[in-house]
Amino acid sequence: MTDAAGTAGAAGSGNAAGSGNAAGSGNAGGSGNAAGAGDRRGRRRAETKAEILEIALDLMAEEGAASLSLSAIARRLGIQPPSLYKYFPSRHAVYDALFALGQRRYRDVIAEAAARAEPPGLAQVAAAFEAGGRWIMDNQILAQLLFWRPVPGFTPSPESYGPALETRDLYAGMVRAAVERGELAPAAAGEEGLNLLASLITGPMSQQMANGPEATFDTGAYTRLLARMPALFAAAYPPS
Amino acid sequence: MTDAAGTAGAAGSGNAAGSGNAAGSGNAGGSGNAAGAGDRRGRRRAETKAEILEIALDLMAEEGAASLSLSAIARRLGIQPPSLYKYFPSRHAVYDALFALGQRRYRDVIAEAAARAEPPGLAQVAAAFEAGGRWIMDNQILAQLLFWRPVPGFTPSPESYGPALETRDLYAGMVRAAVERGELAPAAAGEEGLNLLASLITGPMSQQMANGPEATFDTGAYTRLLARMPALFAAAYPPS
DNA sequence: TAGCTTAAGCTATAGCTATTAGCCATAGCT
DNA sequence: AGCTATGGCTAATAGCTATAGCTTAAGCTA
Repeated sequence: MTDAAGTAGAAGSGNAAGSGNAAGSGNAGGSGNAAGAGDRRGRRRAETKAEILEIALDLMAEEGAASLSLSAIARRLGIQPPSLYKYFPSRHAVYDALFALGQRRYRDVIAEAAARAEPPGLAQVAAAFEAGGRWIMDNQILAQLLFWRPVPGFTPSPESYGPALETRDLYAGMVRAAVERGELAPAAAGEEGLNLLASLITGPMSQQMANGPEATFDTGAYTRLLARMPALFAAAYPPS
Repeated sequence: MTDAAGTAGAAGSGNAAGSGNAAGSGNAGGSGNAAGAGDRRGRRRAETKAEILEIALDLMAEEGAASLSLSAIARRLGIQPPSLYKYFPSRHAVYDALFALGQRRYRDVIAEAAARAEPPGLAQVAAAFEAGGRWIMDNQILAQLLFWRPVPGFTPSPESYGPALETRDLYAGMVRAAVERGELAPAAAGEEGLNLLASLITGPMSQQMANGPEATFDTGAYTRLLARMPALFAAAYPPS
């Protein structure tokens, strides 16, 4: 609970505005003051929403990603189940908010790793792969939601999917830099090249999560393979 | 029903004995005649079990892998839900039987492709990749169950997992042949090499199923990448 | 500061689900 | 021919999502 505050803090700060916009379809018909001066109500509402998502993450960690129950959330929050519908119109809406939250965090992790890495190009890709892999192993429940689609009828809304496209753009930028540095052939930055790059992360991470989810990034037999993937990608698109 | 006989036929013939052994834990305390002469009862029981699995597959195809409901199976079978428990002790047991069935079919597809391919070695790997990829796209629901673990509390029993190990052995044999032919370095046949090989299939297939499940093997942007994977694997383990 | 709006809780209810308990007929083994 | 146990049933429990409608009080607005 208390240590979940770390997670919650990140969720709250990084999410307060974003979640309000993304999931706040209920505001559409309001009296017009979406973000007026005295938005005390709006603030409390956003806080409660963040709290719900935080509890949802805890529960998913305990019970599995797909077996999230609104009743359990309500129980832990200390309200009756129907009251949750004042914040999210359905169970899928909760998943959608979690999906958006996860995509944003993942994008940020990739962006930060790429920004830190020197020089631009393949070294950035390697850094982003490692950072992404570590994040996935540390946030497996969220990662399942992002990359597996484990929840029966759930497909993310276009808004929630947005950050995923930005992540792809980030990788596209790194690959273009690698091409300019002569580390890769120009085709690497094309559609097919980026698809291949995505597959090279997804492969080991899928295997690791399906066959050894209790491992850490450093001990996993499959996560270990991630370090070799940039070289493999270069082998697929060798500079002329 | 009638056209499902194709599926059922395969399930029934390939499965009659296997399913009886795998899921037939109820026989353990019997009077001793497990497969005696007049096993009319046993036959009908196995038939009904196969029919249940066939209906389950249909329903999963319609509603999604994880949202399989015993009530729906019962409804379609024309019996009351509790009666299903005479055949499977729980919902998870149905999943386990489906998992075993899927693993056997996948193994058979890989084995057949490898057997057909000439010469032994990397050409077999390429053939197995393509055959496996096609099977996965044609049996996405089953594939999700095998490679994604989309069902909350479900983990396959060791018996059901057996064929997966045999599939890995099949690939190990192909890689050893490739090493002997001088197509790959010896390390390719080691633990790490086989893990990498598995990741190279899983990557594109995961991406395809998550981002473009309605594509076919031939039209999918990610399935297309499978053809390049044997060459990538060879790049990772070039012969000295 | 007074009043009104509306957000956010509640209970009750409907319609699902898996699973257990216990009853009974009859198919089919001996 | 007789017995057994298989395979069906109904009834009941506990849990789930979601909807409808009521009520209180928080907090915006004039």
